[in-house]
This record gives sequence, structure tokens and C-alpha cells, in this order.
Amino acid sequence: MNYWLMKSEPEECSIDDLARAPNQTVPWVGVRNYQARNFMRDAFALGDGVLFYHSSCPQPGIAGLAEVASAAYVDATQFDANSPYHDPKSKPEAPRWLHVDVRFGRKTRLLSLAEMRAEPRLQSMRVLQAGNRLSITPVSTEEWRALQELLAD
DNA sequence: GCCAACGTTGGC
DNA sequence: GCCAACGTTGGC
Repeated sequence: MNYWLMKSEPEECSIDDLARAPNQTVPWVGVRNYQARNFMRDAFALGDGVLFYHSSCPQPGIAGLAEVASAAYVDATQFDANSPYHDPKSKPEAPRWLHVDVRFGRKTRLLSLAEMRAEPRLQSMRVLQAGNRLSITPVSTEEWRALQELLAD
């Protein structure tokens, strides 16, 4: 069992959108970074815990919990010329981009980025390191446990 | 809107 | 393979 933090822009898909989605599950399409893709392809497992993080918004932070609901499979948007995620260099016979499905767990209070930065037990979190831009980052068991406490209220 | 940090691209 | 230019991310 592994744990992950996944960033989503709430204007595109918020924790509420995830809760309202069919089967409370969304295909996590649009990842166009090789490191993030490789996490999904090589390290994700069904049932892995996900921290659902709201980014690029007025109140960035963790907004809920979710889980990995599928293995990695081909992201069809890369071949769709009308999609913002279209990748003209990716060929159907050798798809570059994959994604997983993510299923809603529960909504939590918003644990703000500022609060995360101030919490001693979270200092090692990859998402908090200077210059980090990855939309998917691993979370250690210790970090996950601390977060469960912080989100319990 | 700014800007630092980082990834990608493409000429050489 | 190097590396400058460019694009993107994402908090502020």
C-alpha cells in the first residue's frame, strides 16, 4: 500500500466534483509529465491512498481523501485534436500518456498549504520542497499518518 | 501579473 | 550530448 498526493485545479475538478461524479470516480486524464506518468505506471496500485489537493486557486491545500481505482491505461485525450491535452507527437501505436481512475473517499476540512508548511511532521513532504512542480508526489507512511490526524477534526 | 524553478525542445 | 531558449507550473 502506497500513498500519493495528487494536485487538481478545483475549477477543473474539485473534491465536490469528484463526490458527484458517476461512481464517484474520475479518469485522471491530462498528466503530461514523464515523472508523474511513471509513478502511475510503475508504482501505483489499486487501493493506494490519495490526498486530493486543490492547486492554482485562492486556497491551495488538501481538500479530501481518495483512492486509486484502476491500473494505468492509455489516456485517450492525447489523440483528440480538440482536447486541451492533445499531444500531436504521440502515436496510437506507441501512446506516451497514461492515467488511472481515482475514486472519492471523503471530503475533509481544508488543510491549507500554509498549515502544511508549518507542521513539523510534514517537513519532508515532496510537495513542500522548493521548486516542486510535480502534480503527483509520493507520501510516506509517516506523513500519511500525521495527515490523518490533522484531517480528523 | 510576477517570477522562480524546472522540463522540454531543437540547433549545433 | 550540450545548452540556450522557451513554455509551464503554481504560489503569492
